[in-house]
Order: sequence, then structure tokens, then C-alpha cells
Amino acid sequence: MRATIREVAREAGVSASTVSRALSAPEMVNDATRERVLRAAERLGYAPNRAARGLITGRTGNLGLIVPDLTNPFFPSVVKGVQARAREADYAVFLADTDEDQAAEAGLVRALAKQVDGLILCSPRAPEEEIRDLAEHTTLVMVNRRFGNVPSVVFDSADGIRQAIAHLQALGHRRVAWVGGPRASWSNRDRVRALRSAAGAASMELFVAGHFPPYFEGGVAAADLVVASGVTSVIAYNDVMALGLLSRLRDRDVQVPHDISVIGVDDIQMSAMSAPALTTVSVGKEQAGRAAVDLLLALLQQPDGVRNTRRELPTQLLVRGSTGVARVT
Amino acid sequence: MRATIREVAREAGVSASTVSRALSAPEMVNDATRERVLRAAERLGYAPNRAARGLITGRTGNLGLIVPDLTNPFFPSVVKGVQARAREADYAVFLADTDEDQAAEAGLVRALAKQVDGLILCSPRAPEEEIRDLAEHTTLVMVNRRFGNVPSVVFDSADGIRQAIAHLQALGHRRVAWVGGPRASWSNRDRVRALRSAAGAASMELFVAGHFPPYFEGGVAAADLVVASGVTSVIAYNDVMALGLLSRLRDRDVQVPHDISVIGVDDIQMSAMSAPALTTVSVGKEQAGRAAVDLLLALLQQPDGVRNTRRELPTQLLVRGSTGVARVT
DNA sequence: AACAACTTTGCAAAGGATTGCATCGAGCTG
DNA sequence: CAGCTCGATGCAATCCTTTGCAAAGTTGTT
Repeated sequence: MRATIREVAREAGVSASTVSRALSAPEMVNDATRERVLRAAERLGYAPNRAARGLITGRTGNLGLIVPDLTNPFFPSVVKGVQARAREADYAVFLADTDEDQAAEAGLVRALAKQVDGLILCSPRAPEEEIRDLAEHTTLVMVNRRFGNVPSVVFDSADGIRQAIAHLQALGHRRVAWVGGPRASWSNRDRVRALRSAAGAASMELFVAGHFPPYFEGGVAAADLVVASGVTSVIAYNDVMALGLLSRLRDRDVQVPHDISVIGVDDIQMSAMSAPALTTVSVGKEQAGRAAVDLLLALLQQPDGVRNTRRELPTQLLVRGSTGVARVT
Repeated sequence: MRATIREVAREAGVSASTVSRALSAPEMVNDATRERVLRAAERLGYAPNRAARGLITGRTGNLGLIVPDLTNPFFPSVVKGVQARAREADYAVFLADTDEDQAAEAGLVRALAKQVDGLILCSPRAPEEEIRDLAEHTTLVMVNRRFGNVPSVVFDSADGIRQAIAHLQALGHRRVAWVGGPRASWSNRDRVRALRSAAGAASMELFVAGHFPPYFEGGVAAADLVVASGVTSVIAYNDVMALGLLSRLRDRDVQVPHDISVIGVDDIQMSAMSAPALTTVSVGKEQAGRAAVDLLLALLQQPDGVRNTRRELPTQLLVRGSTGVARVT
């Protein structure tokens, strides 16, 4: 069916070894010969059999990408970035969606790990011991989470939060609420920590509304607590929740930003499309995907030679219509 | 490193062939022996090397899934469905996002095709000749598009459109606008055809606003034309566009549904969260992904024995807040 | 002119699993 | 009990590529 290296060898009048080298170690073969081989390969439409290559090299040329829930709009962007960068490096990407199922995830990941050279894990809530275990057997990069010395790509959310607080302060806000995401989420802890210190430094009063599911409904559920707390501004764990807040506030005829200013995190597409458009801490989601691939490939090339196994990507507050001057209380 | 079939064989005191058969053709080996082999495999944590297996069987155990743009909220759901069903059948899924780039797509698809047993193609606008070419060399299933006798999974949008028209008619609407998607899109043609016939049958006047990019901005751009046309209702090619319509109508203080009723197609997550919530033709996106995998696996098992290579999934109008009684004109 | 060093190429083994064919033994039939 | 069938197992070839080592050929050095 498909041409093999032997047929190319015959066509070019050389041995299979020479063909192999002409393709994957060009400097080892004479220019003229290489040229002849390449033309023969071209003529026959030859492409190396990845399975055979993988069998002997021990490398598959594949990466694995694990996400908890693709319908959460944060992840598709990351996937796009991973995908694009992997393709540039001639790697293919296995995608696994764990559907937020911790139990299934473990098995799934283990199965996938055998078919790839390395894994990228976006799993904000996987138990730590599982990650530790996995990191021992696999080349692993985590996105949006930091754990031990596992290589990771994270966002400098702390800085984004600081920007948000500075923005609110400049608008005259003195009281801010935090609508938290899942208790187990690393980035939630990271953000709330940053918020505490930033609010403290700005002498702003902080009302922590608690932990909510990181979905639209979570924001809806938090809205009434936020209103009751009497704050003039609120920052949500992510944009989807912030949109939930906006929705519930609208239902209650609480004017945004007149009565209360709302800020999200992530800058998902819908944030620019809500009414009012959402002020948000923008994070480079595709960029994170690309960075994760870069890091992973570097680790694969020289497992111990990579100096910086932690990438921290900058964040940027995007001011839109959902924040405004604090109401007078 | 990882256990091989030989080590399992030694552990169980049998030959490698027997181990292989115990695992993949259980009925060929004696119960007691099989039991012994399975326990040995378990003890050593053995899992077959997929590359080696693929080399000899010619099957990879992988599927390829190609989508045009993951950030379009329609696709993540399909991907989830594909993924889930593939995993159940012990297949892994390669994901490729073509980023709406036709030129890149061709190469990408061809590269991917060599590493998989079959491909699932969600590519509403890929040129027909490319698909024809691809279908010759690969086992292929298309989602949301029909072309020649290439196996496909599509939605019965026509029926959904009929339901939408019936709904509008029941609310007293006599004039409806259509906000079209890309000219090259198969599903757009499918829907507009259904709309023409349904509107005709209901003696409703149809205003076709033209073709727009299938994004939020497309809906925004179409809104003013729709208003100017004097219709009392509008159906958009998809939900994202319908949300764009809602947004622009709100900006112009056109009341939905009082002044104009709006209907979308797809039932993406955000549709339930807009204000007003969007009436939409709901399609089983995950279900389509699963059906595509089922069809693909059936084709792989018996290339010519599959009777029905076309699955058409039902659609259902979801009535929410964006449709109401027609205003009196 | 002889030898060393180097470049270029081929040979053959290896990687792990599957599978056609041969073998062996047990059970059945007449 | 001889002969036959059939189930269970092992042997060895095979899938395609990569790569260590050796051979052959070339160039340069003394």
C-alpha cells in the first residue's frame, strides 16, 4: 500500500540505511546521494512509518493533552495553542477530556502516557499524589497549576489581581467582594492570596463570598451574597462566573457598573459580548498552550539541562464597561 | 523499562504467542492457562506496546478528529462526544484544529491520516475535491455535512427549522428574516432550503438578510438590516450570531421579544444565559460525536457491510425568552 | 609510497507484538 | 487398540525503521 523505505532504497539505488539517514541525519550522507534519495522518496510519496520508527527509537512523536472540561471556554484556547505549536514541531496531539471525573482521569492518563513522549496536564483539581506519581513515570508539564518541582506554565494572576485592585481603587472603591472558585483549585488559592495582599495594601475592605462552582450558575448563586454584603465592587474567580453575576444582578435591577462594578478573570470570548462588556484580567491562553509545548519539548531533548522549568506568563487588566466610579454610600 | 510480552510469557511459563492470544483471542487458549497469563500480566503491569502491535496489524488504535475552530462553542461539545465514545472503544483521539485555514488543512489532514485508522471531519467549508480525494485514501466520516456518498452524521436541521417556523406562526408572526452563515457552508444551504419551504408552507414572508461570518460580529452586523426590513421575527444561522443580534438590538433599544423575536440554532451554553435567554433549535452535539465514532468503527470493522452510512440526528426547538407574541404592525 | 584519518555506504540486529503453520497430546470412534 | 479429529500451544517469520559496526573508498601526511 504505502511505500516503504526499502522501495525508496531500490528506486534510488542505495540501501535502506542510506535512505533512513538521508531523511533523518542529512549531514551523514553525500550531497548527491541525498538528493537522489529525496527525489525517489518524493516520487513514491514516501513517509516514514511512525509506528516502526517509534518501536526502535522509543519515541512516538506524540504529545498528550489532558483537560478537565472542554466546554469550559478557557480550555479550547489552550488546546489551540498546544495544537498549533505541536504541529510546528511535527508532533501530533492526543486530546483527552476527563469530564471532571477524577477517578476516570487516573486511568485515562495512565493509558495515554504510554502512547506519548510527554504529557500536558491542565487539571486544576487532580489530587497531588496522583500528579507526583505521574511525574515520576512521565515527562510532564502542568498548565495553570504549580506543584512541587513539576515543570509548569502559570499565569501571573497575582499581578492581574493587583491591577484590578488598583483600577478599583482609582475609581474610588473601598470595599470589594471575592467570588471564589472551587476550594481544591490551585489557581483559586493563588488568586485569593494575591487579592488578600493587594486589598490589604490598598486598605480596601475584602468580603470573601465563599467557594462556588466555577460555572455561570456559581456566579448566579453568589450574586445575592455580594449585594447583601454592601460592597461596591466584586471580582470573580473567572469570567464565566462574572457573567453569572451580571445576569443575576440584571434580574435584580442592580445596575452595573453604577451600583456595583464587576471584574472577571480569563478574558473568554463572551466577556467582550455581554452587556455591559466585562472588565477582566486577560490571560494568554493560547500562549500558555504554546509555552507548555515548548517547555515539554525542551525537557524531552535534555531532561536535566532545562534551566527554567517554570514559565510565568504576564496578565493584563482589560477595562471594559462593567467597572465604573464607585457609588456613594 | 516497561514489561514486554516475553517477560509475561516467562512469568507465566508459556510462550509469547500464548500470551498474545490470551489477551486478544481469549477463546483460543485454555481457561487455566489464560488465567495464569492474565495474572502474570497483571503482576508485571503489562500493557501491549501499541507501536509494535500497529506495525504488524496495520492498525493504530487511533482516530483523528479535525475541527475548523475550537473556540467556536459548537465544536468542543462534538469533541467531547467523540472523545468519550472513542475511549469506551479503547481508541485514542488525535485532535487537529485547522484554524479555518483551508490550505493548512489539506497538509495537516494528510499527515494525520497516516497515523490513524480513520478520520472524523468537521469541516463545513473544505472544498469538495479535497474531501473526495481524502475519502478515497482514508476511512472517513463527516459531521454536519453531507457530500456524495461519504459516510456522515448530520442534524435534521430542516425539521428544527420547521419547528421554529411553526412556533413563530403560532405566535402570530407573518414575516421572518433569515440571517445566513457563510455561503460555502453546507449546513447553511441546508437550513436556508428548509426555511424557504417551511416559510412558504406557512405563508410567511421571508426576508433573507444575506451571508455573514458565523460569529457574534456577524449577528451584530446583520441586526440593522433585520430591523429595517420590518420583520417581527428572525432566525439566525447559529446561536453565536443570534447572540450578536440580541446585543445589537439591545443597543438600539429594540425590545426582544416584544418588538422582535429571535431564534438561533445549536443550543450552545451561552444561549441559556443571555438576557433574554435564547430560543433555539437544539442539536445533540455530543451525540453527533458519539455517532460519528460508532459509524467510523463500524466501517473499520466491515468496510462494505455497513448498511446505513448516514445518520441523521433529531433536532428540537427549545423555547426560551427571546420569542414571544408578534407585535401588531 | 605507505599509512592514517576520515567520509560514505551497507550489513545485520533490534525493537515488541501478531499469526500461519507445525506439533503434541488427549479424547473419541469403530 | 488403532486411527482420527480437534483443541492447545510453540516456533519462527513478519511488520518497517533505526543504528552500531564494519567495509570500502578517498584524501592527506610524512
